[in-house]
Amino acid sequence: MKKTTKGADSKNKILEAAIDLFAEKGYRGTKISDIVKAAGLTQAAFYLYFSSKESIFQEILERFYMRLEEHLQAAVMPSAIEPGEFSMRIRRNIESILTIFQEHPKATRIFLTEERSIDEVEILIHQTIASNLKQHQSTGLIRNDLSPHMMANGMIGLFIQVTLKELLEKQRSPKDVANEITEVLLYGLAQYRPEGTGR
Amino acid sequence: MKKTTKGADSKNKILEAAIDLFAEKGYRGTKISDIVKAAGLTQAAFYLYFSSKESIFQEILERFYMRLEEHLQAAVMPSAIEPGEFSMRIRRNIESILTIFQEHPKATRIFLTEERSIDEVEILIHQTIASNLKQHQSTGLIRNDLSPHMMANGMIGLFIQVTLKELLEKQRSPKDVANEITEVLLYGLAQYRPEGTGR
Amino acid sequence: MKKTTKGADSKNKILEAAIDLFAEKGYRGTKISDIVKAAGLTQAAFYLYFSSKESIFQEILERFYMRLEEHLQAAVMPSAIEPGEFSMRIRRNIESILTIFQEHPKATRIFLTEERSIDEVEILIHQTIASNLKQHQSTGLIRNDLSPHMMANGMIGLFIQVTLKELLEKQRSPKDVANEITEVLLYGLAQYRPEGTGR
Amino acid sequence: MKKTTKGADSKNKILEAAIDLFAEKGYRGTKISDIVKAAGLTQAAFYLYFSSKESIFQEILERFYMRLEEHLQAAVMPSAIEPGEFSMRIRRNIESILTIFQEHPKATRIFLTEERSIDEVEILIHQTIASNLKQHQSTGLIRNDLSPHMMANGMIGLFIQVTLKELLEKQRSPKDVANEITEVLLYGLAQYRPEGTGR
DNA sequence: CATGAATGAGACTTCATTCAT
DNA sequence: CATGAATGAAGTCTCATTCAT
Repeated sequence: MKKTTKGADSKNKILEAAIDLFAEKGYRGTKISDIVKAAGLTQAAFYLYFSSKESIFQEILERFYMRLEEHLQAAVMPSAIEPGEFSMRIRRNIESILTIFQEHPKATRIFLTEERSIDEVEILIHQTIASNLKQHQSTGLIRNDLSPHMMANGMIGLFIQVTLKELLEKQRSPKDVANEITEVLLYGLAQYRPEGTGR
Repeated sequence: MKKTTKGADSKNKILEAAIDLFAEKGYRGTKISDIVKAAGLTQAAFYLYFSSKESIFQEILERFYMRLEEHLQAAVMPSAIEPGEFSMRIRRNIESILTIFQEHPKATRIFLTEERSIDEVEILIHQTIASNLKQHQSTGLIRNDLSPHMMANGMIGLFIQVTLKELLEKQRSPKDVANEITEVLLYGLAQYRPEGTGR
Repeated sequence: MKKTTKGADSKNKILEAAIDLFAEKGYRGTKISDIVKAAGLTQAAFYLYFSSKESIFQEILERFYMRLEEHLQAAVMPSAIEPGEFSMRIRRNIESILTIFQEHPKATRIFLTEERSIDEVEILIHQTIASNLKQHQSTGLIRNDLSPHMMANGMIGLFIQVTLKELLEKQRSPKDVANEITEVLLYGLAQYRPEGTGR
Repeated sequence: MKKTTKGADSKNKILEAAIDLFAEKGYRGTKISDIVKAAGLTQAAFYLYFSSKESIFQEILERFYMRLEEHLQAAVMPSAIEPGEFSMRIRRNIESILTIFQEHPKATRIFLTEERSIDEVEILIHQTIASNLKQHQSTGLIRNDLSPHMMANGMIGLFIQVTLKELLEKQRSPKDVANEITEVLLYGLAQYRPEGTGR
């Protein structure tokens, strides 16, 4: 074992234990004593690597965001896009995100579940989605009889729930889940669409 | 004023204070001392009416469920239903639920937000919705290329998020919100539906 | 025992225990657990009456300052004063302060010893003394070949030390100590004064 | 550079850092981790040179005492002394001590401020001064209507305070400060001395 | 019916000190 | 000679809960 490895090892052990516990019991339900116990260390060791309970929580989220952002670059939707490609791109973007989620299921659960985390980022995500929808309302790909904000909220809610239940709990493949999410989001549950009215 | 009024009054004061605080700060973030302070009583009084913090929380939820159930009787969807009526019935059912939610915004927030609460009931709701969907897959009203469970989860997530943001936060009318939810759920976000494939 | 007495009793017990311990071991050397042990209570009880360790410390000092101020009204020295009366007034003022000190020996020790306490007040006292001296330099009662600030500092230091050692430790009477302090302060240690030079 | 230089260097760095910090924040307010950080070393290195926090503190004081003692040899007052010379000798002795203090302001502050330090030595100093005063009460140079112990305490207090404020804080010259201390100590604050009584 | 007073158990955090390398 | 890593013991503060009145 290299010299420089040991400290980082311990820090990682603590981080992983913390991720597990935050995911399972939430921030408040998780005690530092539990974390270090799971990591095989003492309480004092915790403060060698993190300045507080809050700070390890933030570090976990930041690491998660970083990974997320890397993959989110690809998710940018060009403004000029053909109808035929549209659904495919969405499908791919969703799949790409779900793949990261699947690789970090615990962190994902924290991210999607813990109020302390989402609130800040959620607004950003919401705005991004809403303006995207608004744009494609003008390109004619998205129906324009509904409010973009409401649609964005609907998307987010649907996406969160399906991620938690289908991807993380049932452990279905990102591809499958992405397909179904895309289908439902774009075309809804109904077999047939009423003609004419309102679109 | 009846003899028994005073005690019931105090109990109600405590209950209402607790609903406010649980909604605002969550279960763990709410202290008994905060509740009784808001209710104008002492901590000891709390234990005259409730055996523990957990028990008042459950009582709040149960009261909420009761009100919910009364209105949910109407929401049962008959198995034979005409396509034209289908969307309207859903719309009405959703509106009826949102109306109760709107009348009890704090309790609704607790119910939809607090993990401790949903988990038990969520399964029940999920099953109800899923079997409903499954049934209408066979009547041909619901598309059958998607898993009922997944659709149910999507519905629930979308519904929760839109309720929280549009109904409770933006205070939009149950009718409007119900309309939009129904539209999105049934027909999706896309302006046009691809022909043929898979449905 | 009256109903309203018990709480105040406990608070006082804690206060007195704290005064004893702060005087003996200093602020940092005193643990809350020691204080409540001495008061016959548990740690949690401490926080019924004080919001923190720092706050009980401040409360002790404030109570002490209040008593001090009451008696310090009398200590104001009129500007026009006869030489014969001068030393007597100083003597009386010092005696009056020493009497309060004697009545609250523990609090006095905290006040005079603990850095956290004096620093704020010391500046005020210093200014008061210095301007008093300056004034009497012009009335001719105080020698004017020395800096008022330096004399003020000397007075304060002498006063503190003699209070601690002679009044509090040796338990000499305020009257005796006041006499000696006044004598030394005004006329110094030397038997004879050199004629002429420098005054 | 000698072989033994490196270790001694580190030890000195630690010592100096410790002196700075003890002077600034006091014994209890200073952490080993602060000391070694300021010295550019690790905590473990501290224990190569000192067995405990207490021990470095004592070592600092002892070094200070040693320097003090060297210069204090000169301060011994011969028993037979002429009145004219008396004040000058005191002046010189005080100046000589203040000069050492000025050369080691941090250590001086620790010595004069920290309770843990003074108590042991103070008694010695007190005794020396008191017996000196007693002696000169019999030679007639010191007034004999006051207790030598009380006078000694007064001297010490005055001396400490003036050293801290005038010498160390205002950075006045040892000579000036020594002059003023001597003047005040010997002849007091009053412009005129009352005739006759008691001396 | 209600309160004032108190507590047990535990949470987070700090710091001097040690040990293998 | 020096370090990185770890720890034991303690300290401050919080909170749900109890009990005598």
